[in-house]
Amino acid sequence: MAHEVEQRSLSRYLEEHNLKHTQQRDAILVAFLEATGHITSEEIHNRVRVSHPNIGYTTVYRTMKLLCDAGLASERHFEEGVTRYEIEHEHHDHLVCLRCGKIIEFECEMIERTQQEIADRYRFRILRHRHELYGHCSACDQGAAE
Amino acid sequence: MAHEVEQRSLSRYLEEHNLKHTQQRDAILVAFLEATGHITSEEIHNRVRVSHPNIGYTTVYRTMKLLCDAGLASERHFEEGVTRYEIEHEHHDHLVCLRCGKIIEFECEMIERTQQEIADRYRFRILRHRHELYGHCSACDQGAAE
DNA sequence: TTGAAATTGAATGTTGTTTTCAATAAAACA
DNA sequence: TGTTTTATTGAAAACAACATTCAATTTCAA
Repeated sequence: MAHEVEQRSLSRYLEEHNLKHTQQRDAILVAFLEATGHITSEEIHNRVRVSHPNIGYTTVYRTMKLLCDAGLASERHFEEGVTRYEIEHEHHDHLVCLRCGKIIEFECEMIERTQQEIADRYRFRILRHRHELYGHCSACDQGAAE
Repeated sequence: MAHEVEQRSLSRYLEEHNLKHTQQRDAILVAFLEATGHITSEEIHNRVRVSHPNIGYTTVYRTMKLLCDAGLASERHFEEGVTRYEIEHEHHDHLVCLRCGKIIEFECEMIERTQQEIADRYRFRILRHRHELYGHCSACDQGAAE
């Protein structure tokens, strides 16, 4: 498999925290990594079931939390009321298509600097932020006017 | 009372849509307007109950939706999993204190322009956006280190 | 005033997520 | 290698926020 780095990283986290290395955890990690993009627990559950038919919903939820704690995944909440997970990598923000659900990542030094200036003005210490642009991607914008 | 403008605005909306002008709707509107800031349905319910003890939860939920449709309120979702309502006014974004819950509004032409440029680059049409900075306000930042 | 149509509120349903708990699996021990 | 300790699993139940149902009640146009 092509995920040795992440699997080792999970193993190390588990050892350091006196947690156990189980088949389920490994299978869920692999299913998550193989699905590119921003995926829900339900989607991961469906994928992992193919190879491991009796992994429960609950275990997926719990494991995704674990992967977040281990620094391998991170949670995102867009405007649908479901939690999505993405592979943890350096900070970025999102364009979200309201028609097809496509999610594009972007980053902008300029905006980051400007928002820091705004926070300074209020003596506010930024710990994290979210910046999401909702609309229609180019493909969907062609299609319909409605 | 000091809310004639909004009350008239609601009345007009109700008439135009063949909806009925009820005591409950008016009371909820007033309770909402009197609470400055970003308030939840539950908080509005508590407030409106003082003067109208038997207005139900459900009616508050439904009425807040109505006020949004009527352009008097708008929904906001910060990171707690509850819907908050603010008085509808021109576009702005938020600083949210994670300790005391204080919410500061800001707006920044520069950021708006920059994010439009980013969208253009992807041929993405922005319909709306959210930009929230989470951290500690000046008061809370003094207090503790933890 | 009347009566059709909208509204109310209590109760129930839904959705996404979390917790509980007995059974099971994994690592530590002997 | 067998045994024990301890974490993990998964089904079911609990939970929280919100939405819907429906019979009783209001509103308002005629």
